[in-house]
Amino acid sequence: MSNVVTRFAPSPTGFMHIGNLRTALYSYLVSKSQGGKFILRIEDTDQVRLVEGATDVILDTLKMTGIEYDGEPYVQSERLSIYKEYAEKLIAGGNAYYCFCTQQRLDSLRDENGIGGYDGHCRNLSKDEIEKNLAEGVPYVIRQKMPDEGKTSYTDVVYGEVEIDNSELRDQILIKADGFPTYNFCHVVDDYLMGVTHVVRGNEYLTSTPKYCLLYDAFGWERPTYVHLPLLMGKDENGNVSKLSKRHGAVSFQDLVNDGYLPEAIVNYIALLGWCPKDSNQEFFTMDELKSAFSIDGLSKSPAVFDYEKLKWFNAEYIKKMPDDKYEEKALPILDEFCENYINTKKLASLLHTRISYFGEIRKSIDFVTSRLEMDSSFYTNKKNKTTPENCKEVLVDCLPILEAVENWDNDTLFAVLKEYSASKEKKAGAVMWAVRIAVGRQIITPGGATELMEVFGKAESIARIKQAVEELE
RNA sequence: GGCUCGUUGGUCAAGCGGUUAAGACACCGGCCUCUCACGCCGGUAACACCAGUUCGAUUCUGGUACGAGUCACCA
Repeated sequence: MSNVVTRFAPSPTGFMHIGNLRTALYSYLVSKSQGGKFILRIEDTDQVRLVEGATDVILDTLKMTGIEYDGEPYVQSERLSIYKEYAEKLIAGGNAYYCFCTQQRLDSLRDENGIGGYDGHCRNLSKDEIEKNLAEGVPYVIRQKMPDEGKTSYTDVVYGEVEIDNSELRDQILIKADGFPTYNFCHVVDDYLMGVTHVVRGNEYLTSTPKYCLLYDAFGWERPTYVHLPLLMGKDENGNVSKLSKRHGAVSFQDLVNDGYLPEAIVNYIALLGWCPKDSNQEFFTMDELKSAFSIDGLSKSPAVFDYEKLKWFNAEYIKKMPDDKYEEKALPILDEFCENYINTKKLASLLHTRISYFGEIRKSIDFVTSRLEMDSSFYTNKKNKTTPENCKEVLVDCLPILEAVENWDNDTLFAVLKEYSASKEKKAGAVMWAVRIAVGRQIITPGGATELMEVFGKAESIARIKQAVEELE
């Protein structure tokens, strides 16, 4: 057991963004690849944005993806007194101060772009003034006192040395007027108290990390190792990339699962967005394989665009690898919901097994089964098999009695019967199959051949469809 | 706008001074075939730009351009 401790610290927003999930995964892997500990901390200090049941979404997602946290999750709203205590220590040490500025005054400090700042107005209030305001119950926040000059730097494991001028740093708020701490403050206190050794988080914190370093310094605590992750991007229809968001499609884990993507496939794909194994081209990974293959130096610095096409490919591969019973467990309920009783859904499911990339696609590919589609006689024309509406009609008329005589209505029998017919008439088997397939399927491209389709439809419906086709060719 | 980070084919991405610059997705051909899909075989396609260091730069340094992030009583 190593002493590596990492954490995942989501705020309960009601859904798990795929970018957050990737952060959770990497944080988990940084720890577990070293045999360390991984803890979960719910950061619910924003009372305005609280969402009912949001924590369950986080818990469910972690469970489904196999990201297991150690111990019980911490909940920040239950730790308020701790933050207060540490904030007061900071004030006593001269590294933080009470600020009584009104929202109105703060707003007046913003520039034309809406970018705010703080002018340090309350930095040097006299002790009397502070006591007086406090006694009168004037609302206040607690701010961190930043150095006026100099630079603060730290070494990030993936980005290297990052240095910021202290003049860039604002006196950020540590405790809000409602008494709740800000992320900027409580995550530092918690990470220290919980023994977090590696802070793994998104790149958006890269430039604010010096502020947190200063907090560690003020408390006299050893700074953790920082592992910032490249951002996940999405691409819009114009080809512009930006932080992955809803306008790029389904971006929550739950959305993807509802569309019929498998959690293992999602995890496998996002593991590779920003990380690559050393000395190997392996791209299929189970969680256990990720744990042993992962290393921090395989992390990349540049942002990665989330590619739905590749996700689809991964998912299709995972579906193809599913054993029949597992596959049917997912596919059959969908088919049974939309198909009439006489449809052989088991057969239909097996035809679809190599043809879908996510389960939601099933619904889209069975219109020709759930109804008799509008069709055009031009469908019968096929150059390679030299078929025309005329000769197809001939074939169909010939085959009707032959098919009606078939007792064992399965693919092999049907294929043999039609093959025999084509031989007797000296026709290409392909030509016969084409005619029957179009008549039964009523669309040019079908998931499966003529005889497979007939097996799906069953004898009565197949023959009814062929009869209808013949009539339409009159 | 200030600051910070990034830049290898359309996308993911290997490479860590000398390579015909891997591999995967997508795309395009071919084979297989009862259409499609699966499978198999093959193909198109990249080091942002300019200097410098060096015998030699995709790899190191600087600048430019472009992109992204950040500058909240959100995390």
